[in-house]
Amino acid sequence: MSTSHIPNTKSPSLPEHVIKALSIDNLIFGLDEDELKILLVRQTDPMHQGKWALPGGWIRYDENLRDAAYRLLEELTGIRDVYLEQLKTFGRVDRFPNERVVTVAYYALVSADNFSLVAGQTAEEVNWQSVNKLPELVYDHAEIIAHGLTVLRHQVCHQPIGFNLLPEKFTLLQLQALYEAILNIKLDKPNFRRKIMKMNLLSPCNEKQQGVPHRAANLYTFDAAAYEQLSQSGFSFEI
Amino acid sequence: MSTSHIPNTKSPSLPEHVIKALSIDNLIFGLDEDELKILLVRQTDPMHQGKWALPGGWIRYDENLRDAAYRLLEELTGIRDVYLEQLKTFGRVDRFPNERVVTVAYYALVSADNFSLVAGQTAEEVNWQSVNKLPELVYDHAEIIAHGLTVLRHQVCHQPIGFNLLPEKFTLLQLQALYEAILNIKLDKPNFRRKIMKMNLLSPCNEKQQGVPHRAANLYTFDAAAYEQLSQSGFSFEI
DNA sequence: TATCTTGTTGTCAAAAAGACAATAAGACTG
DNA sequence: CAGTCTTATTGTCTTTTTGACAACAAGATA
Repeated sequence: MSTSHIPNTKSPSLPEHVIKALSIDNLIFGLDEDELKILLVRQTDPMHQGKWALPGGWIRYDENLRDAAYRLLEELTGIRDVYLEQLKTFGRVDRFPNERVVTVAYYALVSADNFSLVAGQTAEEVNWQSVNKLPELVYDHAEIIAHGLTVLRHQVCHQPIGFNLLPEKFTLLQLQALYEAILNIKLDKPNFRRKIMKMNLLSPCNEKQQGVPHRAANLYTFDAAAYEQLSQSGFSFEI
Repeated sequence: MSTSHIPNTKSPSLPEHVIKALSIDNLIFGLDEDELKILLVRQTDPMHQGKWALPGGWIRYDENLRDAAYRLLEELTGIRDVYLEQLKTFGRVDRFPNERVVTVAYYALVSADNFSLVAGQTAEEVNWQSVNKLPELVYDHAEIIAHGLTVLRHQVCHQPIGFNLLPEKFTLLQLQALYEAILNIKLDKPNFRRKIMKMNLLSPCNEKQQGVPHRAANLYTFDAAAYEQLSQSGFSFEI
């Protein structure tokens, strides 16, 4: 939660078209030169006293949860076109001051340098901060981030979220290098290629990479539709 | 959601001490004689027109989410002492009639015959129903159950949670029947035996089952200590 | 042309998974 | 007690997957 509105019927600052007591918070993890970072905002709201927060806010009455997450993320940080997945809902009675506010957390894993940050709305500052040295955070956001990290580190092996860290079109070696970096292991190139290709999740672009001082590799895109279809018929991604 | 209260400020039937627009629903999966079932309730509320629902209801202002889930489960079904894990939050704009209601779903996997069901509060009937032939359900509860099944079936393949449903000492065929029921598939007896035994997670009791009208099978126990040790050295459970 | 780098395909043996036959141990029947 | 029924357990064979690594291809560069 990161708006300055208090979900209180006595507060005139709360727009009538949002759901009181229910908010969204986004955890955007970004890999930036081998360091895992998370996107944080600082509020104009003086009640936060300079603390940092996850980019989030209120859900509108006529808005699906994920739509609200996308809207808030773009409004506050300028980031769009990332795939947000629901993480967990946090609702400890005393997590928010004075009022009872439950928040639905969404998360994404992206390549930090692919996005230009534009602080908007109630956010006066936005930037990437290393998950290893986080600043002081509002409410229970530190707890939410800790949980998000646990889930992220587990999920990266069982779901193709690593693809989000690559450009739209990528080579098989880029994909392999990514998993080698995340999992901190060495993989066999031919065998990795075979394993990935047999999943039928990559579509060849029929293009080659440009400007490399050696034979250019074929470019592929991740076929999200194929993944949806396969995972619904029992397929499970494993690296 | 399964109470008769409509979260509408115009409705005098909504107690003031609950959070409007936010509810809990519990998915209690139970294994009953090798069949996977789910606990459903039927409401006294005539607006449901005899449809079945997940046991759930409103969250109180001064109540943590999981506490609300435990309270509602006991109030409506008499079940207590199960471990509830948060599944997901469902908030589609039109999932609930007339009003916007977001629901937080919790789930558990239990042995169905360990519990006696007592319909209470707004529930006029409670029972276990096979997940393979569900009755007509209120709101988006069919969707919630479908998601819960997906998560359950994924979890059960990657973590040895299924062992909790068996008695302390069990036969390999009991274990196999359990996985066949949850995954809704048929497994080959010799191959299943080999796969399980190679994990070194079962300790033979050097006892045989009693009172069966055929050759008695050997009994085994799940070696939790061995599992801890193996999983810390990189082993990952897979069925 | 030679050679360097990376891409891509091929090969082969070991391991695992899957299908199914065969045998074993009891209990029950006539 | 022989025969038969049911499930337990072991064995065997084939197919698939994995892992290690050789071989060749395509450009770029010297």
